[in-house]
Amino acid sequence: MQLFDTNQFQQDLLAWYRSEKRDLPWRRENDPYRIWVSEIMLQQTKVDTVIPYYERFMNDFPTLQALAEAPEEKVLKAWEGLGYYSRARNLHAAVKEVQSHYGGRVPDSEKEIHQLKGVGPYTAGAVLSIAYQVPAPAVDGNVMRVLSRLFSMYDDITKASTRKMFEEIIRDIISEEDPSSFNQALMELGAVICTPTSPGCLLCPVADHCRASAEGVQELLPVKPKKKAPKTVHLQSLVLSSEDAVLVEKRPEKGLLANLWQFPMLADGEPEAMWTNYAKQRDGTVRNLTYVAHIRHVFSHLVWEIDVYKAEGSISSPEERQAWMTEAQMDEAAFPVSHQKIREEVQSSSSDR
DNA sequence: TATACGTGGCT
DNA sequence: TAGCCAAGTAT
Repeated sequence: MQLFDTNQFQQDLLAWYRSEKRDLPWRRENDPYRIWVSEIMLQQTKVDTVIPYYERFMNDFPTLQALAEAPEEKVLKAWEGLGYYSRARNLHAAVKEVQSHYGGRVPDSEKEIHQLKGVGPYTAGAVLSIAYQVPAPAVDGNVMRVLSRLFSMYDDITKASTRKMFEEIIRDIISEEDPSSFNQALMELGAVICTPTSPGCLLCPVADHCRASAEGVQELLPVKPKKKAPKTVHLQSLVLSSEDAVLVEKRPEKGLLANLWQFPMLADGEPEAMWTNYAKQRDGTVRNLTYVAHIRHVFSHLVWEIDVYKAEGSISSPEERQAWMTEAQMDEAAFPVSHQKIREEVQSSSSDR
């Protein structure tokens, strides 16, 4: 059996990366703020999905200062549809922290950057290595898949202890001359060659170094237990119109879809009684209650089954976080995809009559 | 350590 | 279709 040749591995990996790397927007930048934003957006999100959001975000908030000074509603609107919205709120809070506590300069030490909201072990290493050429590990799902195969390791990659072990391995084999390219090359390899299913070992620049490939077990790795089925919740939502406005409410500031807007939503029940009572409690009325459509929205851990209704009416005593919005105002507010679907269903239900 | 936290694309 | 997967973090 032969030992792993770190120098040769680095050379083969980096040569491949320098000639084959994709031309991505954030690879044209060296601004730590911009690298940071890209890394937050890329968490659990595909490159192709991120690119248009990144371009718009950089247009809206070109500098750390611009983001720090922006109202949260604008930031959430820019994030609308990207998912994991706490990323946006944490990034916003962290940028304000950098502005006030670090004079606007993104910190370059592991300890300081890791203390920022939304910056975990992966993002800390990614920003430090890519923006500052600090030889810190940036171990994401790609890297764990690549390393599992490279060394034919059957450790469960969903465990934090496994990630830490991989971080130590990276500290041993990272290129000190170009940590940025080394970390990105490992991720790039995982994204385009060493894919979860049907990895392209014949095209792999480091196949000669790969134990799983030699053993023919690459399809068995990495080891990752399957997750359980999401729970289903049955709901009703009401699009209540008055003149040219619609009743909407801002979701709670913590938890699922925090601080995003939605149409009033209740646990499933008898529609007429439920919404009549809903209006009555707020000194209002509903009339012409009409069923519109059924919508299924699948989250990673939850399924919403929503019966959508529309009605006309009024509410004299709206709650603290409720508001009447025109179509134009709704265009400026951030709604989750589930409620964008509802809005579309109601619009098409009224237009085809 | 286990679970909450979004969305869209692919098999 | 149902399940899986993606440049993870917070609690």
